[in-house]
Amino acid sequence: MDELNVGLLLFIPYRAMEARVFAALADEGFDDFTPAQARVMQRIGPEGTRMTELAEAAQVTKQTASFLVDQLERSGYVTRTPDPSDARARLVRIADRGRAAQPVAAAAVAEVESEWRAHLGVRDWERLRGALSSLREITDPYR
Amino acid sequence: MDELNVGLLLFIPYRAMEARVFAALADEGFDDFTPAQARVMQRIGPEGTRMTELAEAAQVTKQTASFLVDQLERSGYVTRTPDPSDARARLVRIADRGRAAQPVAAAAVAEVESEWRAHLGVRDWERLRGALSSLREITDPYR
DNA sequence: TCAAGTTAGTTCGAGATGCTGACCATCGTC
DNA sequence: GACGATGGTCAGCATCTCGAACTAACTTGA
Repeated sequence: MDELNVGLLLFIPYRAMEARVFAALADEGFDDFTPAQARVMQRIGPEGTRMTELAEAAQVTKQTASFLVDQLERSGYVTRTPDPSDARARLVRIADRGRAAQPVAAAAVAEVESEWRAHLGVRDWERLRGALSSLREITDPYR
Repeated sequence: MDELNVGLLLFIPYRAMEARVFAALADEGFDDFTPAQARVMQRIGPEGTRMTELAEAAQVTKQTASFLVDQLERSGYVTRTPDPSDARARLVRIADRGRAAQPVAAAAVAEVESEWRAHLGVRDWERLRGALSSLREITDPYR
């Protein structure tokens, strides 16, 4: 059955990647860390990012983003700091534990990517990355 | 920022596809239908599929699959019939309402795919499909 | 300059999702 | 026919997500 729709074809490897990365994180002691939290955390910029921006980027409501950031903050992955330019807003920043988790996650991603690259061949792998990046232009509402 | 990891690059268009398809279904009156249900329902074969197989294919526990099939059955999308070859097992089959929903979903998928094809160009689009199908060989635990 | 509308973020309550554990019925095997 | 394996369900709990309603701070216009 190769007539699976592209939605499912995208979802299957996504799911596989997620499982591998979270297994690796759990192995290294980052066992209190969920996919939902990761989807928000991945969108935090180096200078910190506002709740509202985070919510838009992750495509969840402000409430959900707030809830997930609560958890991330309690676990020490991020901190909330006041935004100097707007007293209503707060900048979410990566905290020490978050910075410690990043290389673990990055290593797991790199491992999976290299397996995929080996399976597809370098040329097709680069094309896949290129096509997905291009698709992002019309499917990522955030940018 | 094009250094997004491939997991996120897969997830973003997946999410976009999902949103479009569910909006189309809701427009046509299939408003009681959730992504989780769809992930199970997509794996039902033409001759019906067992709960256990469904659970494996959708990568959820038997319990979760059972729960989702309950809902699908209550909404009239599927039926459970006895498996003639094993009295313990039950075959989940697409029911009338499920069959009615399929063309609506298929049309929405086709529309999104044609937009993506137009954005990428036919050649790259076919390569993307091919790469994703190939990736499925090593990332779909079911098959 | 200050009232009115907008924007950033939170709290609350509820439904959806998905897990583990415990269980029953049936199958296959020895 | 007894016993372990398999197909499936029920119960209980944690997580994810949303809509509604709210507070505080910003912006705009007369």
